[in-house]
Amino acid sequence: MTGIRRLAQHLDISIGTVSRALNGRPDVNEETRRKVLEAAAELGYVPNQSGRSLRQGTTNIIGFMMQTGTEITGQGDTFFMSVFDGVQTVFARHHLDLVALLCSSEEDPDDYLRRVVARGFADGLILSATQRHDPRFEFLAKRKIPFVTLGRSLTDVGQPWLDLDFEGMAQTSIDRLVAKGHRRIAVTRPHDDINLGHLFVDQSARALAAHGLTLDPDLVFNSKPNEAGGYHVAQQLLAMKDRPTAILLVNETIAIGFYRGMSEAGLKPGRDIAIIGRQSPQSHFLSPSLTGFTLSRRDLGIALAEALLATMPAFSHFYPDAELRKVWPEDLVEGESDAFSLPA
Amino acid sequence: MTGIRRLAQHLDISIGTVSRALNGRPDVNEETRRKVLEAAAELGYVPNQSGRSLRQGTTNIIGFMMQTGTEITGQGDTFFMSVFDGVQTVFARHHLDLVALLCSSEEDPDDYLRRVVARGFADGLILSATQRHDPRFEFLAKRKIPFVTLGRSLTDVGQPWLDLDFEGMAQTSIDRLVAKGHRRIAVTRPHDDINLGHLFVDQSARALAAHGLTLDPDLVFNSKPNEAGGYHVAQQLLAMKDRPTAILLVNETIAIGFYRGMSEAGLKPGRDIAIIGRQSPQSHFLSPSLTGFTLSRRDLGIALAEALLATMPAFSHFYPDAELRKVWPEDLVEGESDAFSLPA
DNA sequence: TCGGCCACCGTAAACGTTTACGGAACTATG
DNA sequence: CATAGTTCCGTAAACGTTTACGGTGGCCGA
Repeated sequence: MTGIRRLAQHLDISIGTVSRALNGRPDVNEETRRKVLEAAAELGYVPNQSGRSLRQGTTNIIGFMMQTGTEITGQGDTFFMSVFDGVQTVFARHHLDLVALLCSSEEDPDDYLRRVVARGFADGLILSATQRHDPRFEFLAKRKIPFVTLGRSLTDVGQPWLDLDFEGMAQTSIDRLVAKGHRRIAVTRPHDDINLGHLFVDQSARALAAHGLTLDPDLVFNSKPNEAGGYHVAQQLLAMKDRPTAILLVNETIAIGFYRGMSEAGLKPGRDIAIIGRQSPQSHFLSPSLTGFTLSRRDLGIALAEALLATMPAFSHFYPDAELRKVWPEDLVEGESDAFSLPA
Repeated sequence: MTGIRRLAQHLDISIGTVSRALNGRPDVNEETRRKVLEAAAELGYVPNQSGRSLRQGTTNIIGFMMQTGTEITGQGDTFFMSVFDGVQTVFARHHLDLVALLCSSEEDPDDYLRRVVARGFADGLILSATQRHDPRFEFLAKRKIPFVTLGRSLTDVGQPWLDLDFEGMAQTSIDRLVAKGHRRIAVTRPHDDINLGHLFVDQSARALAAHGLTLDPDLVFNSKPNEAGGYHVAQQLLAMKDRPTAILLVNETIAIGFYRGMSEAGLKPGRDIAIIGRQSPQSHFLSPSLTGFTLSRRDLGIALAEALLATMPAFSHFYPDAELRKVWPEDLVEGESDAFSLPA
C-alpha cells in the first residue's frame, strides 16, 4: 500500500476525498481537510508526480533553455545565472520546478528543443539567445506550448518577450560620443544571427545619421561574445590605417579582451580610444574603469517568469497586468573608458 | 485514440507487441518489429514519459545540482558549463536527459535537494560544491538514489566521486615557490565549509613543513570565489606590515580581482608578489600572464557521467571499468606571475 | 500420432493520481 | 411533512505505459 492510498487507509477515508483535500478543492469539510493535511505531514506523503502528470497532462516543470557554448551566450559572466535566480523565486511560489536545459554547443538548438517537447518535458519554456529568424517560435506555437523569450525576433507568433534595450543603448552611446567630438565610431555585434546584433547595429547607424554621420561598414566588427572575441576585435581594429576613435561593445565580457589587446599595443582605454560597453561583475575590475550600461538581472528574471505565467491559463489570474512585452531599461554608469574629448 | 494504442490500431497489432517491439525485447518477430518502428516514425509516435515513469518508477532524467550564487561556485567563469557539456555527451548515448538543477542562493541546498528527491525528479544526481561534512550524501544514500559528486567530503557513504587535485596543486606550488626563495607564502580558501579549502590549506601546510617552514595563520585568507573576493584579499594582504612575498589562489576567478588590487597599489604580479593560481578562459587576459593549473573540464564531465552510470544497475554493464574515485590530474602552465626569485 | 519445446503474440493488470458522477445526510423552505 | 437545495463523501473511470502470464500454432523427435 503506497501513496495516497496508504494515506486514505490510515485515515479511513476514501482516496478521492484525500486527493480533494490536498488539492484545496472546495467540496471537502474543513475538519477533514485539516486531518488529511496533518496525516500527510506526519507520514511524509508527497504526491507522485508521474501519476499526477499522467492524469492531468501536466508536469509542473518549467524549462529555461540556454546554450552551453560560450560562443553564443557569452557565459564568461554570470548574466544568466542571475536572471535564472529571479525566475526561480517567482515559480517557487507556485510550486513549479524550474530546471535549466543546457543545449550543448555540439547540438542544434532546434533539434534539442524538439526532443524536449516530444518528451512532454515541461509545461512552459523560457528561450534565450533568440535569433533574427527563430524557427523555435513557430515550432512551439504550433504545439501550443506556452513560452516566453528573452530577446525579440522577427519571427513573431504572439508570445510574450522581454529584451534588453539595445536600441536605447546604441542611441545613448552614439549621442554621447558624438557630443565629445567623435566621428569615426566602431560597433561590435555577435558573429551569428542573434537578433540583438541587428537591433544594435541598425540603431547605431540611425543615430549616426541623425548627426549627419554614416556608419562605416568596415567599422562593424563581428565578435564572439567572450574575452577572446574582444581581443580579436582589438587586433583587427588597431591594425587599421584609419583607426576609429571610439567603439561600442555590445556584450559584457568582450571589454576584458579588448582592454588586453589595447594594452599590448601600448594604448590606453579612455585616452587613445573611447569605449562604451556593458557592466558586469567582471568589468568592475577593469582599469581604467569601464563606462557601460547596467540593469537588474534579477528583476528581469522576475518579469520573465510573470510574463510566462500570465499566458498559462492555470496561472494567468495571478498576474492580470503582467507586462507581456517590454524593453528593459538600462542605466549608464559613467567611467573613465570614454573620458577624453576630441578637439573640434 | 492516442499514443501507443493508436499505433497498435494502425498496425492491427496488440499494444503489448508494439511496446515490446519498441523497447527492443527479444520475444518479437523481427519483421513485425520493423513494421512497428516504421509506423512509429511515420506517425511521429513518441512514448509518453509520464506513463512510462508511472509504470516503471523511473524518469530517465539525471540532475546536475549547482548553486547559482556566485558565492559558492565562483561561476564567474565557465567551469561548470564545460563540465556539464562533457556529462551531456555521455548521457545522450543512453537517451537520458540531463538537466541542471540550479539551487538559488536564497535557498538551503539541503532543502532544495529534499524537494527534488521527494518529487521523484531524477533517476540519478550529480552533486557539486561538496562540503567538508555534507548531509546531502547521507540523505541520498538512505533513499538509495544513485549519485556521484564532484568533490570529496569527510562524509563518505561509498558513492563515487571525482575531484580536482587540490593537494597536488598545493604541493607543486609550494615546492616551486620555496625553490625560488620564498619563505612567507599566503594561501586562499573559500569562505565557507567547502571541502576543497581544507584539502588545499592543509596540504600547503604540510608541504611547507617539509621545507622546515610553517604556514602563518595570518596568511590564510578566506575569499569568496569571485573577482570581488580576490580584490578584497589583495587589500587585506597589502595592508599587512609583514607582507608575504607569494600567494596561492585556489579559484579561477579571484586572480582577476587580486591583480586589480595590486595594480591600484602600484604593484605588479610577478615582480612584487609571486602568484600561482588556476587557469581559465578569463585568466588568459591577465597581464602579466598567470602561472596556473589547468585541466580538461570536458573530460572531467565525461568521467563523472561514466562513474554515475557505473553505479546504476540499468547501465552499469556499459561501464565495467569506470573509474569510480579519482583525483583528476592538473597541468601547470608557466606564466610570468611568479617569475621573480628572492635573493638568498 | 503425440508430447514437448519454441517463437511469437494477445490479454489484462498494474503504476498513482485526478475528477465526473451520483448518493447520503442534513438544512432550509413552503 | 414534503420537497428542494446544499454539503460532503465514495465509486470508478480514466491517463499511457510496461510486463507477467497464458495461449496458439508450428516444428521436431520419439
